Amino acid sequence: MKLKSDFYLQSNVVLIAKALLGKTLCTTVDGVLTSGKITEVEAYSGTNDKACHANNGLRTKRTEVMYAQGGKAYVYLCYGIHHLFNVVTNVHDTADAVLVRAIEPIDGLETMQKRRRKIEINKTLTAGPGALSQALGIQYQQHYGADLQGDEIWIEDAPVLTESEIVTSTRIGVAYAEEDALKPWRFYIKDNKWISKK
DNA sequence: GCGACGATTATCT
DNA sequence: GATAATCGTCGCA
Repeated sequence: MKLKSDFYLQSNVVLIAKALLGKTLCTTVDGVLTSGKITEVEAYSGTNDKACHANNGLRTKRTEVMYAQGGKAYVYLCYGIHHLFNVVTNVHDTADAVLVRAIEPIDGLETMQKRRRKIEINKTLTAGPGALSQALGIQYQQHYGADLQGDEIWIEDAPVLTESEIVTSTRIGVAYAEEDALKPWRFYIKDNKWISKK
């Protein structure tokens, strides 16, 4: 069952990030269903978090969708090559988001394999924020601001994992965020092989 | 208008 | 382990 819109409106982005672990991210880009279990996420807060693109109230064309009401997709281009997928959370005018960093493939393996131009299926298929976006066909030009209640990108509900199944660490690639780089806001499923980095 | 750089990854050594 | 790839955004003039 598709996650209800209320889920995305919760005020604590860290709790939402943890709750998203184990749920299923689905897309029907090009008419083909591709999906995977969310195994790794990171939380970004619009307030008091220098690692967030919308930090310090920065409001531009790029960050605008993060200020929208939760339940939308924030997709952006990184290093000019990688499309990174985020889930916008919290109420209107509060710029919180959860970056999905890795998934465990479920549906549409062949399509994902083709999009990734992989001969074999291994963890490089969907473990990593740029990799999973490519596998699911997510592109910033096409999916920036997409409604997660729609039928092109959505998240299927699943039971919330227990604390003992979740590993917590600092976020990846945010050294520029000074003291906020130390925030323990990265979460992944313990003993799961579909993780970008240990 | 211009220049520096990034929430990364594939492909080298 | 190091590095190239590659382009939209942001900050400043």
